[in-house]
Amino acid sequence: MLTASTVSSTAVQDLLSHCKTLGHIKQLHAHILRTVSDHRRSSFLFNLSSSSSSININYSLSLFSSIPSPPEPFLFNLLLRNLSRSDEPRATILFYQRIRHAGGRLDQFSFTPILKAAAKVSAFFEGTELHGLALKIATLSDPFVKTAVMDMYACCGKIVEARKVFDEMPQRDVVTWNTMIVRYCRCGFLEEAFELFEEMKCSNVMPDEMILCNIVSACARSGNTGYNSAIYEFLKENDVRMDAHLLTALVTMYAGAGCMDIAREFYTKMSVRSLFVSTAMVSGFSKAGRLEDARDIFDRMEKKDLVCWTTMISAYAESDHPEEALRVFDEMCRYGTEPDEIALGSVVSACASLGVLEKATWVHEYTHRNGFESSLTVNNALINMYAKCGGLDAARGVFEEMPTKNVVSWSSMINAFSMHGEANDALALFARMKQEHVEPNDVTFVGVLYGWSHSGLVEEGKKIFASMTNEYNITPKLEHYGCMVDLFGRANRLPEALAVIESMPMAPNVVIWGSLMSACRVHGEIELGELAAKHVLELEPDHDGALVLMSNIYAREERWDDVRKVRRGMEEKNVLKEKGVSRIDLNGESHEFLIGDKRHKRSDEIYAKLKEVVSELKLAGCVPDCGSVLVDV
DNA sequence: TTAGGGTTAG
Repeated sequence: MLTASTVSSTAVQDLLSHCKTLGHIKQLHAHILRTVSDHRRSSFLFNLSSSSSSININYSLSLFSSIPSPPEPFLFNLLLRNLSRSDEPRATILFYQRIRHAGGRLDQFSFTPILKAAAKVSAFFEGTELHGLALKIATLSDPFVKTAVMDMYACCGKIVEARKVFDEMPQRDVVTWNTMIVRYCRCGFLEEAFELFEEMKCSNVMPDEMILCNIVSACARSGNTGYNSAIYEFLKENDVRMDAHLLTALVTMYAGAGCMDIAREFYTKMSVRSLFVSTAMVSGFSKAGRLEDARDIFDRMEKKDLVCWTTMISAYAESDHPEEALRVFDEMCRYGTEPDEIALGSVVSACASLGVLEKATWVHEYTHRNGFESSLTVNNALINMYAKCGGLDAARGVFEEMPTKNVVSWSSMINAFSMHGEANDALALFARMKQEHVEPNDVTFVGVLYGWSHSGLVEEGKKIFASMTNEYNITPKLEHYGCMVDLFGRANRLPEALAVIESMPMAPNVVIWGSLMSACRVHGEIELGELAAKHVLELEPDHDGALVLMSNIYAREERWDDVRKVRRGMEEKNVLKEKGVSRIDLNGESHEFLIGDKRHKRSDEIYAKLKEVVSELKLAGCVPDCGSVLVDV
C-alpha cells in the first residue's frame, strides 16, 4: 500500500480517513513510525484511530502508551466517548485510571463519558471521585457535567444525592429535568416524578416529547387515572409533536386505564405499529369487555407473537367465551407458535369455565406431553380446572404429584375441597400447609372460610377469621366478610350476620347483601330479608332475586298492590328470573337441563329417577325447601 | 475535536 518514504502529512490524514480495517491502520502506523519523527504524528494517529468503529478500540488503547506524557485531553476524549458507548463501559474507567496515572488532566469533555460509564456499571466509588475532581477543577459549573454527575448518583442507587446535585444547579434545561424525572420513575418514586414535572412547568421550561413520554409511562404505572385527562388536555393545548415513543406510551396508558376511545385515537395516528402497541390495544379492548374490537385489531396484525396470541386467548377465556379461546389456541398451534406456560395457563382456565371434563383431561395430557408437567403455573391452573369440572380426585392427583408447590397450589386445593363440600379435607389441608411452613395469603383464607361456612362450624370459622389479623397480619377483604355473613346466615344466626355487615370497614356490595337476603329467605326472616333486599336493589335496581323476594314478602303479608307494583316493574324492565342451566358432557355429547325442562329425549326416564331420589330423601328425613315456591305463583 | 435525556403487550 505505501511505498514512497515521503508521504506528506495531508496524505497521511487522507489515507487514515480511508482506512477500512485494522490492517490498514497498522500498515499506516508502521509507515509513520519509519518515516515520521514528529511525535505529534503518533498522537494524531491515535486520535483518528479512536474515532471510528469499535474494532479500533484495543488498538487505540495500545497506541496510548506511545503518546508523550502528559497527554492533552483532546487526544483521549474521543476514545473515552467510544469506550463509554461500547459493550464494555468498564473499560472507560480503566482507561481514565491510565490517563491519571500518566499524569493527564481532564477537561469538561472528559467527564461526561467517564461519568456515563460509571452510571452504567454502578461504579459509585469512582463516580464520587470524579464528582470531587470536577469540583476541584471547577468544571462542575458546566451543566453537562452536572447532569452527568446527577445521573451517576441516581444510577448508583443514590437518588437523594442525585436530587441534591439537581437542587444545587443554578440553571436547568429540559434535559436536566428529564434526567431527574426518569431516575425517579426508575426507582418507583412516581409521586416525586409528578411533582417535579409540575415544578418544571412552573419554571417555564417547556416539556418536550421525551419528558412527556416518561410522564405518560409513569401515569400508566401509577394507576392514578387522575392524570390521564390532564395529560390529554396538555397535549391538545400545546400542540406537542408526537413521535412513535410518545404515541406508544400514550396508547399503553389509555388502554391500560380502559379509555379505549382515546387509546384508539392515538393508535390510528401511528404510521408504524409495533407488536407491543397492538397487543396493548387487544388487551385493553378485552379488559373493557369489547371483544369484537379486540379481535378486530388482532385480526389486522400482520405479525403475531406468543404474547399477542396469549392475550387473545385469555381475553376469550376470561370473558366466558371458552370455546373461542380454544379455537384461537388451535389456530396458534397451526401457525407453528409453541405455547409456553402462561399460554397454557389461559387454555386450562378456558377449560375450567367450559366445565367439560373431557376437554380438561385432553389439555392435561397435552401439558404433560409437551414438558410442562413440573410447571407451577400450569399445575395450579389444572387444580382449579379439575375442581370446577367436578374432578376433585383429579385435582388432588395433580396437587400431590407437583414437585414444588407454592401458596397458590395450596390455596387452590383447599378451595377445591371447599367447593365440593369437603370441609374436613379442606381444613386438614390447611393444617398440613401450616405444618409445612407455607405462609397462607388472603386467597387461602377465602377457601378456608368458604369451607367452614358450608360445614356449619361457626365457632371455628370465627376463630379462623380472627386469626387472619391476629396471627397472620392479613387484612380481611370484602370476600372474607362475605364468607362470614354466609357462615352466620347458613347457621341461622342472622343478627350476627348483620353485625358483620355493620362492622365492615368497606361498603358492602351486592354479593354481601344478597347473601344475607338469601339466608333470610331460607330461614323465613321477613323483616331483615326486606332490609337486605332493599340494599340489594339500591345497588342493583334490576336484581331479579331481590325483586322476586320483595314480591314474595308482600304476597305473604297479602299486600297485593305492592306485589303488583313490583311485578309490573319487572315486566316493564323485562327482568326475568335468570334460570340456572346444568350441563353434562358425556361421550362427546352435551346435555343441558333447565328447571321444569322436558326437552331432553330421555326426559321421562330422568323424571322417574328424580322422583325416586326425592322419595328416598324424604325417607331419610330431608324436607324440601318451599321458600321459593311463591316465585312461580 | 469532543458532551447530558425516552416508550413498550400476555
